[in-house]
Amino acid sequence: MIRMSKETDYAIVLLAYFAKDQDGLKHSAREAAMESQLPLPMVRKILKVLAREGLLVSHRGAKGGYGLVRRGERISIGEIIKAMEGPLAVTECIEAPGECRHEPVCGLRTNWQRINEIVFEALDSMTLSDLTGSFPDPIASGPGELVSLQ
Amino acid sequence: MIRMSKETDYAIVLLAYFAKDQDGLKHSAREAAMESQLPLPMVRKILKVLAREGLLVSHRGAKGGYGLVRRGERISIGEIIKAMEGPLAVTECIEAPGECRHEPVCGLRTNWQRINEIVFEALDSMTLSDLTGSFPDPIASGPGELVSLQ
DNA sequence: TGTAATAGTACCAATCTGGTACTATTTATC
DNA sequence: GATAAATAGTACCAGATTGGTACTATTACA
Repeated sequence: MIRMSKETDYAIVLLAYFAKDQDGLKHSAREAAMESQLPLPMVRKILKVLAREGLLVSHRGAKGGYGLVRRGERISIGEIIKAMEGPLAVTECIEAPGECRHEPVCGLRTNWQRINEIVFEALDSMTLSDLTGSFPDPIASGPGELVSLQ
Repeated sequence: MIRMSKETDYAIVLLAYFAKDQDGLKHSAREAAMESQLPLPMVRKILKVLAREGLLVSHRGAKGGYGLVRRGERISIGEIIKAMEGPLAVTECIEAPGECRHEPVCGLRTNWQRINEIVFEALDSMTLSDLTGSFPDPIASGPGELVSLQ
């Protein structure tokens, strides 16, 4: 379905939760799980990844927890997906050029690359804050702007 | 990975093959499989789906085969993905509103919907012919045009 | 009537995914 | 220090999905 994995989906929900309070306080995995109503072990797993990938800062020990590394409006959805799922690629030939045995015959690769770029430019143009607030209507603001935003 | 399934990937490769000859001749599954170097049973399976979904016309019996239902520049990549994978939805709440048990707490749904639209508007703006030829550079032609194309 | 094609299912093995469990390490607090 | 509360790092498992095959039925040309 060209579907994100649930893990990534949850990651975005969790980060949106972190972004909601502007003061960037730390929250423990337990707290985040309760607030977002997601299973705690899953939340732990995801927050670990997000910390490793540098989207969250972590603090170990008692009274430890996680906090956003920067404000929500400076974290893009594309960035989060990248953190959870590795390099963004809609087809194998984008992720690992030369490894697809059809590549010599196929001839679509460079154009796939463009499609890939367009899709992920769209995802990079959305920020966490866009998700939590109501962000500008794409019709009203014009599609060009949304895609060209960085 | 926000990755298309191989089936969809193959479907696009196959349709691109059909689009290459402008006169819209019919080709059998066997022929398409040989030309595109994809496994025949897989090709058969995919062509059946594409015919059922109305992107190919089929002709049974000896000398039968498949042909594009309309010219390549009028078939969008989004349409193909839809045909192969059903309604396009990056998250569960887009595909089946109300069924996700987190929906009441989550509050991201309407914004996911926007993201979904943006991604698939991008996919709808690409046509089969864009894939086979070299299509206009998105920078040069301006992103707005690509996204607003239908 | 024979042959070459699509239509429709049903099936299977292998991989991926969602989710859990366990141990090690770190750190605030008493 | 001892303790408790937190993250870090793995390893694991069952079920769903995916890539791929096989088989039978139907259609239509020659």
